[in-house]
Amino acid sequence: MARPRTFDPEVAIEKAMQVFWTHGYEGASLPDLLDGMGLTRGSLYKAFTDKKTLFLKVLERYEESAVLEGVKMLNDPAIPDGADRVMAMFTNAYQRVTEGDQRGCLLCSAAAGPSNYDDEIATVVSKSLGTLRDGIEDALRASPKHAALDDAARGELADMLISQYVGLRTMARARIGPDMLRNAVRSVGAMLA
Amino acid sequence: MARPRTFDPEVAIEKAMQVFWTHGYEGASLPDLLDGMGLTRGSLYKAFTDKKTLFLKVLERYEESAVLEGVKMLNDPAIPDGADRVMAMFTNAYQRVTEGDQRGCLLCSAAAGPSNYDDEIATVVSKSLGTLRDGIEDALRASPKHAALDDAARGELADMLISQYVGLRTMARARIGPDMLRNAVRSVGAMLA
DNA sequence: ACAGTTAGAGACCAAATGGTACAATACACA
DNA sequence: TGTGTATTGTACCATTTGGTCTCTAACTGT
Repeated sequence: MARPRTFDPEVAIEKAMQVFWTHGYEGASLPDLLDGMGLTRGSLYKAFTDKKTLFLKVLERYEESAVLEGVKMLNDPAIPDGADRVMAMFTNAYQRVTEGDQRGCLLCSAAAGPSNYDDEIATVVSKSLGTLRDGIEDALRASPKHAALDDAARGELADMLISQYVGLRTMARARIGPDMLRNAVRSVGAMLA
Repeated sequence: MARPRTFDPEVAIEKAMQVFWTHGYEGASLPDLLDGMGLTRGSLYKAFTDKKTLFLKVLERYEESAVLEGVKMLNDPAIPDGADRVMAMFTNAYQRVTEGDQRGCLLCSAAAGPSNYDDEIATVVSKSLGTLRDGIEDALRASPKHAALDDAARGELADMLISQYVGLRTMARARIGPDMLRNAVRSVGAMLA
């Protein structure tokens, strides 16, 4: 009935995610996005309304990919002890840095940035972090040591761990020496063991 | 021998710190700064060279005020147990939120933002966070329970705690529900007790 | 083949960005 | 009281920002 799109919106969002991930929300300029997504202004605005709407879509995608992957790791039945799964998540975060990825976590950067003044972004960020937190809580339930805790204490521990995670990835983005990150992760391990 | 300044540079930096603290480095525009500092473009550039130099000065001041205050808290002889001092720092961070301060920590926002692409800023941020970390380590040494740890383990714990702190304040800036922050702090308390 | 409809490319826009130039001003010292 | 000097205020600047508009191209259903 009309001219069809020459790009896949899903692919475009994926590419936009990479751009926002490296530059941050405010740091990513329209030309940056256009470049990274490989489309022109007209197409971007026709398909995604504006920068912020695109970012919200990207955050959704981030939840569906990165966050979901984390939750999957936290539910991994191949690792019987839930506490080990939590550790896998932290170790993974550290490994990314050693592999040269210093972008940190898109969610965490958004938390430190636009979440402060934009309610919609804050809501989505809050929700995604909540998803991860709940994954941690579930994993703790699957840990002999932490299954013994009462619900309140276990919930509080989950809150602490998600905050720890945000801190770790924020420091990774700040290019803090990797030793500090490794030590922090080790210490989380010691605490959970 | 010539026309004297009509403003106190120290006061101006203090005001600039407030502006950067609320808006972040990139989010603070020149008009924002001019407004907040109460001076004109000419004066600002003559006295502080440019935005980034001003920000570096502000970071120094932040270290001398906020960070130093934190370290002082961590050395407070009025609290005999060092672990309690660490907790005082965390409790204080939470309290700020309940009192309506949702700006988080200037250092942590800088960590998530410009530290990623600016080496000079990254260096200063890293150094200031290191100062705080060392304060935590010293406090732990003054805790009966943690004095017993070997140096490596205590150091790792300090690394974990500074990262926890960054996470907490980042989430505060993101306006995450205060309950989560309170719980995280509680859990840190449980861990240290 | 055609009409209808939408995508694409990019010229264009106003506003805001960080930064500079320079004239007017106000002070300290002689 | 004047003269030199540094500050101050502001007009100005190029560039970049996010966003719009319009004209053309391309595809679909008839």
